[in-house]
Amino acid sequence: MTDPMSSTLDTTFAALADPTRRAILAMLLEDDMAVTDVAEPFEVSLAAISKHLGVLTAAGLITQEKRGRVKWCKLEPDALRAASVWMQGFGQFEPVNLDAFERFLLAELPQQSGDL
Amino acid sequence: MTDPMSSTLDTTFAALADPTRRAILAMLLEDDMAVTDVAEPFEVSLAAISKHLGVLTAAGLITQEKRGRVKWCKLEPDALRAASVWMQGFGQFEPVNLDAFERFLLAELPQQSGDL
DNA sequence: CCTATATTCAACCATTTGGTTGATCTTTGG
DNA sequence: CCAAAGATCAACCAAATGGTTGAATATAGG
Repeated sequence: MTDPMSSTLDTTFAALADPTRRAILAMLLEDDMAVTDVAEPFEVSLAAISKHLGVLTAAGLITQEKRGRVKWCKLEPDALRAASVWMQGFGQFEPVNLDAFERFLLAELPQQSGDL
Repeated sequence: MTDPMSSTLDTTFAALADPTRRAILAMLLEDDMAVTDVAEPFEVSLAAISKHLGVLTAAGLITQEKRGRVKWCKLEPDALRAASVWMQGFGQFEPVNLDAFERFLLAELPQQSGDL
């Protein structure tokens, strides 16, 4: 019997391995967004972003709900739990420094300013 | 100025996205191992494992030191820190349940018994 | 109703990935 | 010295990935 969690970790980590997708997750940490608005800061096509959102959805990291002609994307942070547990087992990393985390997120976001 | 940490997260998460590589990391949690011994429980070729070890080394998740004709592989858990920090920012997951973690590891390892 | 908006689909392309096999290189040990 | 052991290299292959463009499908609104 192969562990079902293994394939979950596969898809979770694979989804996180792309900088565009991580930036999308960081944006959704702020608020739910429509697909078009998610795509706006990026330089790739809307279709490419649509694919990225498909990957994130397949990994359970976001959910998408269609209201009218707009499809809203919502972060599902719980989907990170299994991966987090797996990683934590390799060492008790010091409690998260939120300043450092914010710098990560800002660095990940495309373009300029800083008020994410 | 593109963030250098972003590419680190790329390679870290990509390295973790493969079940064989995660199983290798779990094995190295026990002890340092020679390449041949790492390969032993898997059904793929030695060359395939050698490639996996190359990916893990490139990601900084392990180091390899050659002593004589044997190349020893050593886990470098600190390489997980950046990825862990990034993930933790999406929610404070409850403190790690070590029993659950052990179950993860066992499930990830190839084949039978259970005394990892 | 008809057009513009929101999103996906389909076909395609280049690159990467995980695997193979067979040859190669280095080191050990009898 | 030389055969066997440890590990990588090289060439190859199939499948997956991230991107493109252009057509298709809903839905909203004037």
